Amino acid sequence: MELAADYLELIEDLISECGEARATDLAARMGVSHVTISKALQRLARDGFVTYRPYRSIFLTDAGRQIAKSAREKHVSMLSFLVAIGVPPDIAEQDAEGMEHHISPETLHSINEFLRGLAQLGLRTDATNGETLKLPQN
Amino acid sequence: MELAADYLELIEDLISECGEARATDLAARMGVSHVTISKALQRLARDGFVTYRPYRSIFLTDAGRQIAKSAREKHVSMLSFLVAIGVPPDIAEQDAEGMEHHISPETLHSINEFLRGLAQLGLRTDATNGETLKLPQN
DNA sequence: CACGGAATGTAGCCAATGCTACATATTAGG
DNA sequence: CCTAATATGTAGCATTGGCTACATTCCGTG
Repeated sequence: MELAADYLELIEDLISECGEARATDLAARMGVSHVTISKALQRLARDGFVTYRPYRSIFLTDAGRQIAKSAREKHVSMLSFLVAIGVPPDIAEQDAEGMEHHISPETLHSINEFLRGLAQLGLRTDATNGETLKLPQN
Repeated sequence: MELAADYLELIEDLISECGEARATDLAARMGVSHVTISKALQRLARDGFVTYRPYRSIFLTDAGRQIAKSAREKHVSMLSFLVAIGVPPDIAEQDAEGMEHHISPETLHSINEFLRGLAQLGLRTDATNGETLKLPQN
């Protein structure tokens, strides 16, 4: 069921980007067939994470938004960390995607503390430039 | 199929610890029924990662050992990293278990470089004591 | 308005990973 | 040596997450 979080995250993305989320867009972004999306949406609706009507837009419930938010936080932190230690951004993106589902609150906290520490040292912790962590070599 | 790596790792562990790996031990360690193990072993044998005969020990093939080794490397690095940034060891263990399957070679390399950097600063990077990463606060 | 293409839905198939229930093989003890 | 406990095996079921093929609905354009 960890894919659920990915779907919810993507639905939220599509809503901000396009104003609405449609099954076809989900299928295209996830690289799966529309049938896979259809069944996933049935499960998400059954579990109370989305509401939708056939041939209409998909909406997140409060529960769905919460899951999406939590997933995104983990995703962003993991991605920032990987980039900070020198993983190429495109690879960091792929790895973070897989790893985010296994991050406990404690680990999330520690990663964020780590990133905060780097920020205080004046290092960039996002993917917007090429600067990466260089530990002081004594 | 990412569970395959976990099974192979565990089989290797059992062989070093107990001299042999039996299905029952696998089931107990993984916390699943012996049926699940039986079917997993069938898949692993089909894919050329283990050899076994009914009611006998389980052996890794060269391919199986290679997968196990790679998984263990990622596991150890991820665990060391999590502990280094201050995640409690038991939680780090759980999270590393899930994350190790999503670590690309590039990310593994970067994590190891990061750990090497810490070691040069004289910080412990394993779980044998409580010392954790403290970034210099300027 | 009617029709065609795009969007969505359903049916039915497959593999992986889990389970319970039941059958069989092995091994250890009396 | 025989029996009981232990270890494995098989049958059959459920869920997730894929797919193709085919059916239906919606919408824009002529």
